[in-house]
Amino acid sequence: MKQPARRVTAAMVAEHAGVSTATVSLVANGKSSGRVSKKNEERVLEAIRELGYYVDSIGSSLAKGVSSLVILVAPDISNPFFAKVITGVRSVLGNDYQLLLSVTDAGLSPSAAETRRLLGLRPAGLLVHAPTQEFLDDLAGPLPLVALDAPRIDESIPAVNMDVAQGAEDVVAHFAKLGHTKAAYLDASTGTDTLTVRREAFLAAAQRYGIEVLPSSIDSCMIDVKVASELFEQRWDSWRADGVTALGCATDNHAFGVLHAARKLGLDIPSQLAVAGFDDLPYSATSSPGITSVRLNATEMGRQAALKLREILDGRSPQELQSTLPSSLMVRGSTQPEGAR
Amino acid sequence: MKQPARRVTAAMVAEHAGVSTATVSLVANGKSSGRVSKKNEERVLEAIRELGYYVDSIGSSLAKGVSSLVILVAPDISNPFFAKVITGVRSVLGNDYQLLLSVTDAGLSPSAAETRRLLGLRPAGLLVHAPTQEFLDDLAGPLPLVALDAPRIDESIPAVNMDVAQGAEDVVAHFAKLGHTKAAYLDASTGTDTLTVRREAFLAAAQRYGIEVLPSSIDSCMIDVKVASELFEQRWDSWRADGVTALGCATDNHAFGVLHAARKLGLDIPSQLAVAGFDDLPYSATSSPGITSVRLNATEMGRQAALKLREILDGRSPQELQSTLPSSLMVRGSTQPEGAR
DNA sequence: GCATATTAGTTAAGCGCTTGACGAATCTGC
DNA sequence: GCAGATTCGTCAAGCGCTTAACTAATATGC
Repeated sequence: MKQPARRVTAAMVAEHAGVSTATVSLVANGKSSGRVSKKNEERVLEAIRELGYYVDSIGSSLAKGVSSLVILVAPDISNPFFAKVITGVRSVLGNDYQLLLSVTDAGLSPSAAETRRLLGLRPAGLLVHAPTQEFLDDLAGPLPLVALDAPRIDESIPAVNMDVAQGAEDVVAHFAKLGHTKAAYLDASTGTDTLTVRREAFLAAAQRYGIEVLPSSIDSCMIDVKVASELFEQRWDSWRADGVTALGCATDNHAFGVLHAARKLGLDIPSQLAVAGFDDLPYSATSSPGITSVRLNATEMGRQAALKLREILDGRSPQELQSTLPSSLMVRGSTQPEGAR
Repeated sequence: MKQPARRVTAAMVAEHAGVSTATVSLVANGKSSGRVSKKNEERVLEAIRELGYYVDSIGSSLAKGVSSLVILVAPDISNPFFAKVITGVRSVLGNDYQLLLSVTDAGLSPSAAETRRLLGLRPAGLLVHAPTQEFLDDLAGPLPLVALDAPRIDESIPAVNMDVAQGAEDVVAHFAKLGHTKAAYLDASTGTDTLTVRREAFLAAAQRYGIEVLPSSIDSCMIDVKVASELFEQRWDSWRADGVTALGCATDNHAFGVLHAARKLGLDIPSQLAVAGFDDLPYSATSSPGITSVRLNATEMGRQAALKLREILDGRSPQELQSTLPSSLMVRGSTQPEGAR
């Protein structure tokens, strides 16, 4: 249905149907019940179809003072895990809101300056992945917002988190049960709280379970398979000298790097070193060995965050401002030989 | 810098600075040279800072008839490869345009209906990943658009593609050199041309190189590691019976699935079956064995597409409407034992 | 010294849509 | 048959911004 270059306006539809633009607006927005007769509604709908009209969100947003956009702000979408979050969000938002992604610089916390410009779009709401408190403060102004994966933000801000503490505890308990007494931790150097929380939870749990983690056994690098691989290659000699037999990784991407380096070094996983990660990426189950990992239900996180946002947009205040999703440990070959389970 | 609930308008800035809104607009848009005196410019800037004003894109877009949004429409962002495209696009767009992602249903071609609604936002331009010709026809209307990874669309539409034909040829040539004479192909069942082209190029090259690919040795499934793994498990017996010793995969994700299934089946890769894929994902280099894969430069594709879009937006018509980026074959352990290279 | 540029700034007309206020017509109930 | 309720529609005032057209003041050329 090719259209002429000139865009179709409500006024054109109105003329075509022999009604006012007010009526067109009412019909186009589905607010016609009790305001528009069946007959006129038909004619307008007909005209809309015939001319190929669709509501101009710009004009509409200006008049309403708000758009139907929900913007998901994310610092890093390279993680496959993120696609699941989106699936979850989309399943809830449906056609009522349009979901748009704003990607800020990879690996960092979202940038407030950049995000503030998006506010000019008058989004109906914001979904923010892994924001820092600072980011949220900078944003200022009371606009509907739900944070995802933001374990350390103000309690007054709606958020959906993962139970990382439980996940870390599970990993450590698993290590303990396998008899490990000295561990290392491969961290990620991003400014996000998500990863800080993982590390701290790991260390705290290790202490409780009597597993020693020497400060020198904590090292961090970018979330990148290759970089993690190189770092581990450098560190392994010293860690081994310290008697390290288990390694916690901030992300499965790190664990992949370690697996790769181990192969190069002729180091056997898990007999010489047990490795566990976080995220349970699709690739983690199928690598060799499979990576023992804390599974986080990303789809559900997206779903619940969107649900919470809708509650806010509908004027209901969510009964639970912040919620935490359970995690579960997927035990695989990187900590325990296949068949030994 | 907390703001009062009421949003800051240009009129408020104008009053604060003692000028008209026209002047504020000029300054805020950097069009002040030759129109506004140094002194007034200073005062306006000062007022903007003081009040925390930022241009309302809604009002601005309505007045200008176009926004500063560039929308990247993508059917599937779960592929890690996609993050690179975004990096490339962002590097070119900078701060002049705001990049927003619209994710349509995973694995499918982008939906025109959904996209048409986004047109109400009056985007400055569209970047569309893997569209079909039908999608583009449905969109209708002359708006700045560049397609990415769309090998089969009308020649009049600006696009940046990958040289998949060369990649497929490289894979086949590699198989031939290793002495394989019978191959299978594991395809993906999405409606995108991208993958159709891969398959056809593979088959055509196979014919040229005298490698037989029985029709029954072509099977397809979703792009999902687990699904691919299961399908391969079912097929392998019959393929082996047919004498298949080499397998082309539509994506590296498929190849991962195959690796996983092979391990389960006790099948040695590459000695019993050589496996190659497309995409060269970050994980492909570090799996065991590493996956031989056609590397596609996603960042560059994003960069060039954005560049082309900018040319169009600036009124220059790109000297080359459609361009094709080279691919290169990364040979790894899944086709050739390590050390044998 | 005067016509012409140049510079600085303002006015006001929209851009396309929504919605509260208002009017007219039709329907109730008694 | 009529007051009051109900139904159907339109009017018109914005929403916040941009920009062509215009005015005014100052600089320039000869």
